[in-house]
Amino acid sequence: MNSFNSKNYLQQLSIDCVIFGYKEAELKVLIPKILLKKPLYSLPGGFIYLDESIDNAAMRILEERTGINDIYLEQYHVFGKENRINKDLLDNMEEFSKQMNQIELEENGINWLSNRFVSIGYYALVDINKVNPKIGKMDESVEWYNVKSLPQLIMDHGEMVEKALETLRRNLDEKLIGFNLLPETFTMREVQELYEAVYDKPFARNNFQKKILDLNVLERLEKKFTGAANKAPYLYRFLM
Amino acid sequence: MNSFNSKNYLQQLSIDCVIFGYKEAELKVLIPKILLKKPLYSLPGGFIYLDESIDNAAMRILEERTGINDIYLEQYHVFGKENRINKDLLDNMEEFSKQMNQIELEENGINWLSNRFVSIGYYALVDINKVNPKIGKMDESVEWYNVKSLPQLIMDHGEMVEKALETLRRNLDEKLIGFNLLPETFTMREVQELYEAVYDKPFARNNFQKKILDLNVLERLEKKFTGAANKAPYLYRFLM
DNA sequence: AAATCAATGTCTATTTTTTAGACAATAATT
DNA sequence: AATTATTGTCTAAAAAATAGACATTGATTT
Repeated sequence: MNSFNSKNYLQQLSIDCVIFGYKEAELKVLIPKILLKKPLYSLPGGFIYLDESIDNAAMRILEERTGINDIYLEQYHVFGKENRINKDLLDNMEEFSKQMNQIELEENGINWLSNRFVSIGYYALVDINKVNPKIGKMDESVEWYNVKSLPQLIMDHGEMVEKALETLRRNLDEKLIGFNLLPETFTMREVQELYEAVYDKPFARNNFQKKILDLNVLERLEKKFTGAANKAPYLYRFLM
Repeated sequence: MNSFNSKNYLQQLSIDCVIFGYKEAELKVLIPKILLKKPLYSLPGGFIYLDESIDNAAMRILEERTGINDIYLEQYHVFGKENRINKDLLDNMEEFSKQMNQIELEENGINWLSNRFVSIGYYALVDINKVNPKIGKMDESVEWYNVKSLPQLIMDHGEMVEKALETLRRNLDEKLIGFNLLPETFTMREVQELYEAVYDKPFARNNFQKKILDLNVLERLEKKFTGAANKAPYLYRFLM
């Protein structure tokens, strides 16, 4: 039995996750789609148990909604405008209600969802190849979207992504978190393309390589023979 | 009538403020003292009305508890450990209850206060000379303490101050917020002493002056004749 | 009134870091 | 063997940060 009861949660406080991935030189965000007549795109989010830390709640929610676990996850901002209400859901409450009853949503839970919520934003970085997002209970699908061309998101979720991207940019250098987006081994060019995707601007190859190597966090491995008509690049591994 | 009713607020969500001031070359924090047998030192905090933005709540709470308004105030971290309960208050609940009834605290309000709370931390910078902290309803006094020698604070409020100081240090340069701590006009030495108090380390006078002036946010005014046996320094005013 | 003192304002030299330019090395193709 | 497209690395130039030096100045002392 999987009954949802709002009484188990802290009231009117939620968590939403912005999950960044990287593939084909593009920075992506993972967006579940809620199946309704008019489909809703909403960040993976959820609620906090009465006796659960918010960091734990964020990890659990992410796991429940997408199957992703054991990754870099950080609180970055609280969104708490006075009228922060899920209007898109309210407009489709009847249909959503039917939908949800299949997963044992109680009557008062429905009403509860149309309350005003303060939401804590977390952001996460994952290697898309290492992760196989599953479809959450109330979702039709989960998809990676280029951060530059997201679908219309509900409520202030667009703003939440924007602010998460700002935070990512501020922290990429300082905290060396970027390597979370890459596979186990990678070439220097791939690191550079990642940085260029995040900052949406080009870097000079020679100086970029020097800067990254001077961090002393990469181990140089064997060369990677791509079959291309040029010198083979080294592979690297992140050491932390 | 000033009746406190927990039903008016978002449940189990609070706001606490770390208010930095600067005086006599020391970085200070404003700490109210709650009058009980064993006095409790607690950051000025409070709760969020059901239809009030969190930023507004922070400003209102600060005003109610200390009389301070119209200042730089910024959200910096959420504190949400699973067992975040005001034990110090619980231990003195009987005495506190009596105390509070004088200001019309309802019965269920008392119990409510001993719940687990998630707290949003805000920090603020004020010119101590411009501000005259009043004593809040439930406080015995409010005092400025050197950030390096605070009294024992309740719960995780010590940690909250620490994290606020980290944030202040990260933002001082970038956001030019330091001048909020100084009076209308000030000398370059005063700016330097402020920076030294915040970072707890010395700066080279010649280069510090160059760096600050190169920001192009200061207007140079007349000289300040102190009566000391040396060249009189210029006064400056912050332009933003 | 001249010498002294303590702190200020500013300049220059030095060092370090960042940025730009250049070129040899190399793996596959022609 | 020559060509091609990248890669790895070196050096020069520019910019920024740091350190050292000194003349200025307002009051005090002699």
